[in-house]
Amino acid sequence: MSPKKKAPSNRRRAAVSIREVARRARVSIATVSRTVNGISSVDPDLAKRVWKAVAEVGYVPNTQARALVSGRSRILGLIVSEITNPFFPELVQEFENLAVAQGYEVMIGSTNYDPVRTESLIQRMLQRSVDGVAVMTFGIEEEQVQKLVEHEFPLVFVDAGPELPNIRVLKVNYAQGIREAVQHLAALGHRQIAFISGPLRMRTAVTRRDAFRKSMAELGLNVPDASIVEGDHTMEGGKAAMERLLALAELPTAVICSNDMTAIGVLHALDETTHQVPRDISVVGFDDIHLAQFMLPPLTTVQMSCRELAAAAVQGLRAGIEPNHPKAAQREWPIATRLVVRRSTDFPRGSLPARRTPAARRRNGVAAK
Amino acid sequence: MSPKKKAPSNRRRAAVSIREVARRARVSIATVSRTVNGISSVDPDLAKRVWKAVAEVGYVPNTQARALVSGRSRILGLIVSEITNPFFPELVQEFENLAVAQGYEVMIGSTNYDPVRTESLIQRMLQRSVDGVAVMTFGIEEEQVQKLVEHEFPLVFVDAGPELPNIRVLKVNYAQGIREAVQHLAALGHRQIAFISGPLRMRTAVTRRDAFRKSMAELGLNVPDASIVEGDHTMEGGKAAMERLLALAELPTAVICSNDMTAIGVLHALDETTHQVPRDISVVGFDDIHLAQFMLPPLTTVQMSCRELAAAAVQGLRAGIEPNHPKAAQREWPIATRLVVRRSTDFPRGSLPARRTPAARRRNGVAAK
DNA sequence: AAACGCTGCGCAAACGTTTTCCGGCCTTTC
DNA sequence: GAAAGGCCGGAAAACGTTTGCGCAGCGTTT
Repeated sequence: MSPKKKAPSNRRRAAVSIREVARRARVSIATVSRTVNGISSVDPDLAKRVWKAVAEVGYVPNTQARALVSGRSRILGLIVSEITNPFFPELVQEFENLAVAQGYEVMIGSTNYDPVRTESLIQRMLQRSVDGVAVMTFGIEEEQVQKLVEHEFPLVFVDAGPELPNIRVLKVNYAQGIREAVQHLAALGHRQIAFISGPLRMRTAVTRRDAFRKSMAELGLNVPDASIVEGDHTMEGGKAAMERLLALAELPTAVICSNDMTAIGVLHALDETTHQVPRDISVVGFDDIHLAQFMLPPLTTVQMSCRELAAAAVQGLRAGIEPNHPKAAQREWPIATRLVVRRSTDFPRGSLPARRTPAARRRNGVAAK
Repeated sequence: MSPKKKAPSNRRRAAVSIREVARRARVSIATVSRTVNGISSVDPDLAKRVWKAVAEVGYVPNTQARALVSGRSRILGLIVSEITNPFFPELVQEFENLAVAQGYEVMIGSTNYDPVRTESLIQRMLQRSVDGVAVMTFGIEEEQVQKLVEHEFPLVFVDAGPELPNIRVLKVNYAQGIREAVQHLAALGHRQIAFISGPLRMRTAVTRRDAFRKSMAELGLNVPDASIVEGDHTMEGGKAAMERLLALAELPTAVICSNDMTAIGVLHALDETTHQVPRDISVVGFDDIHLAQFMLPPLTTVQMSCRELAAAAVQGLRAGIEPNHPKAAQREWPIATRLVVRRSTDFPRGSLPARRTPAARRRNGVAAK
């Protein structure tokens, strides 16, 4: 209509720019930039004028331009294995909350254990020039790591990672929680305790399994090879693994699983038999996902706190990104694990026949209370 | 060390730029840009030179610069209610796969039903200048919508949304699947069917409940007010709602839930009583999350396909973003729902006493087979 | 043979910031 | 009272792209 302005062009929308604010506050764009970025050298009166103008015109700094010139995107990459595994959304949630609270955006990607997909994911993160990446996959192909490492931006790994200056590692203390689990079962009277591991190509799966072996050995309990079977950290895998255990000549009285999804699969497998949990077989999970307490019966499990993990990851990344961060030199960040006892564990069947636990009573259809 | 170049500066890393490629291919940067963006007017020979140079120096276009000048970030916003509700990761996964395959990145955010959080989320999306936003929360505060709408970029809503040119709506056919569920139960002999809704401030919860009422009315089945209770789409809510139903004078023989998480809560509540599923009470969920088939017993549920939803959302957004997209004019995108029968539904207890279903037998500790 | 149109490449102007450098003013000190 | 120094704000140069515009070269038409 009115020809006074330049043609509106076909661009998206004339977002209000720093210039508009500067004009309105009668200062230079440099001053606006400084004010908005909280640089203290700007005069309070001017700052007030600037903020007023900002509010009036509804100015929002253009992130792209900002990133372009400063070289920092204020985006953190977060790589997980499988977003559909309930453990990870919980982690993502915590990570995102913390990152956003600290002024960062999050770019999420799940590898689905697929190297090609991972490759593309890393590529995309590079392309968006994230400021750092947290690789929370609990094991990633050596080759992929290399790719990330050579671009030398801040990285956080879980369990293990290359010994390089801007790489930080979240050291999960698996031994602690798993020992508690084994001792809990042993205290209840279990002697034949089986273990369903994660996929053994994953470093973390091996670590967890070894922690189990060690804890058993500490108590002088024997672990026949047959009672350690490999799962894949999915419900399907847990179900299949349990079916293999059920085929054994001598059944275990308790099963510890490398994660909660596996444990859910185990419950499912047992539901298709006459064995009841925990009456005939006790089951222990790992992770303590929210769902664990809603299983039937609620799952005894080793808790690995998402919040702790996420907090350490975000802090670790910031330590690498921001110059003179207080914990810049800290390479290893410890993460604790602890047992949470619920109703999927109980005395082994034969041990105390006279005593019936509440959980067992319920399962047999006798009204509780 | 060597003073020939300018100081390396404290910037992140000297990413190889389009200029380097241009020099190497002995063309202008404009030609490189055109080649990389697949603009056909460039001579095949030159293009080959350019691609060679790109490969040699490992050129990756700088997304920020690209977005800055073109005004398009190639990022799609995806707003969900709760990333920790298993339905959403599945949706996110599908959405992301499709978006990435079509050259877009995804920025995810969950509202957690918190207006403040939602506000900030929208703000952040604006700031990152996403090309469009899919609001897959199944109900969002009117006020928030307004905020999004006024910035007039392409939007996709579920169920309902303002009648505006670049807004598209995914019309989920709740009636279809819920009718199938009601008819399935009725066919088994159920007459007292209860319904646990979502939080009624959510439009979608009301819609689903009304679909239930309508389907019941079609069959001439009575629905007393007391047998429709409000849940909140969480396990906790489902459990609490079922406990309210259990306090009723006349117990329903079947319960349909507004989503699967609610149904899981229901199973949990029933597990704490003497009622068994499906022997005493049949349970139907909604969504068909992956977990549904791993419940004990596996959940009969109404499937709403994540893939379908995600595909429609991505297409809908692209239709709004890209000029002359084939389906640019299509405002409503239909989404089907269908019943998936598993083992949480069966004949009502009294109806055929002689007949015991496999599921019931298992539950009573009699070996199947 | 000349003129016209078309194709395809290069030049250079944006895009909206951050950040360096420089100059001016005010304060302080001798 | 003058010089020196410090502080604060503005001008302008990047950052790495996309894209409008003009121009050269070539083929076709009159």
